[in-house]
Amino acid sequence: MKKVMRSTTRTTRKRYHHGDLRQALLHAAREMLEEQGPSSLGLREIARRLGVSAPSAYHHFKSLGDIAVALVEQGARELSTKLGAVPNGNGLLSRTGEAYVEFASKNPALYRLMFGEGLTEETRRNTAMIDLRNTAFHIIRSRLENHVSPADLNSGALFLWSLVHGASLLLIDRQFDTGNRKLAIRRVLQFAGKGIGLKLTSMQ
Amino acid sequence: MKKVMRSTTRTTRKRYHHGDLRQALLHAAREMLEEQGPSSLGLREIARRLGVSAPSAYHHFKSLGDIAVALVEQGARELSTKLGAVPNGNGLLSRTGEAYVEFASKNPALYRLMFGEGLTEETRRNTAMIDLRNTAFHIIRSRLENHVSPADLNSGALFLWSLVHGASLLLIDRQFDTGNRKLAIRRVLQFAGKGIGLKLTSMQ
DNA sequence: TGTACATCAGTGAACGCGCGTTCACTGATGTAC
DNA sequence: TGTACATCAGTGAACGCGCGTTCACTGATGTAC
Repeated sequence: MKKVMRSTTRTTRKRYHHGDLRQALLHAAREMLEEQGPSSLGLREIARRLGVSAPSAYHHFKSLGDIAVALVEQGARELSTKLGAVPNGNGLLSRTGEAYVEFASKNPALYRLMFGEGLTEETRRNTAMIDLRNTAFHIIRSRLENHVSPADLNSGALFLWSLVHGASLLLIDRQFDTGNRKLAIRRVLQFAGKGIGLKLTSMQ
Repeated sequence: MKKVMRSTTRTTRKRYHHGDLRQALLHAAREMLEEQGPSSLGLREIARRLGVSAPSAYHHFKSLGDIAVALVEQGARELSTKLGAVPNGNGLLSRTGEAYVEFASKNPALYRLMFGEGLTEETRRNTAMIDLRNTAFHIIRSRLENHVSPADLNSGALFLWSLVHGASLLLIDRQFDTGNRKLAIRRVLQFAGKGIGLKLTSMQ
């Protein structure tokens, strides 16, 4: 909008007003997040990265926690978009699962943050946060709608969500040591369709 | 071993030497862990809870990180024991899965700690830590051995592990709002046997 | 049984650090006239 | 086009805090003789 340069200067030099500090803060925060992990997010370092004083952030966010929440929102939006963009066709569900895991493994720290790591206990459990996380669940659920009996819909979606959530985190944590990650994930997801071929239903 | 009381006192009163401070520290740490979450574990407060000075901990642990690692070891041991104790019989795998999720939901913060939350990035990824986590994987894998073709063994175990890991964490995070948790988990696990009844295998 | 002494397991004080946040301020911007 | 002024978005200094850890110490214990 206003990229105004002071008329006396021609080179880019430090301007007193930043222009879009809010965005810049989020960007730096996200960078820091992925470099240091969710629990190391720090307001002072975020500001430092931008060459800006720490208190300046308070003109844009109420607190450090607010910045974290904004990142979570960003993540939820991106994940939804990504899942929504999976093209229709054969194996839609499976490809959706792959997209999910791919998002997590490309944004590992953000993904962990989205599920509450590094946030205080109160923030983690607040309902807005839970709703944000649920975005993914609802997409999965809606994709399952035409394929599964209504009675199975909730459990089925929860099953799939658990699966991709678990696989994402194990992947992020380098918990399995496969050469080809994509292939490994694909094989794991295939089980979601056919099961492991065992009756697990008989109880006690 | 040595519950020696100073002969001049008859009431329990503070003794200069604690007796088994190491164990006491771990116990207090675990208590604190479950109350405040993995990233709030603090050496000073652990000591405070025991009415003991903070530096005393250094006679028993190299650092705060060491305490956390000891807790993770404790958790891994308990989880293995619990999974190992599931009685043989029909639906063994399913009951193992339920036991897994039950462990996680009874020790939510410990479970999160076991998977690296609150530990520094280096600790999280160190191989000893990864091995500890793998304990569960190996039990699952061995239970699957007689039921699945060798080619499917690794993927199958990873599938199941992802599923129970994901379900555990979603449960811990209060991400689903079911009345009967046990039943919900059971229904989710049932899908592991039969799948969702969709061919997900056809790709692209 | 008594004593000297090495060793162990505590202690309080202090160090150094970096954090989130508040405060009173100032420079820059945009607008009304 | 110029000027006064309100508002906005930065600043440096400081506050208060609590943390993990180190240090030189001391009280207690157990053992050799």
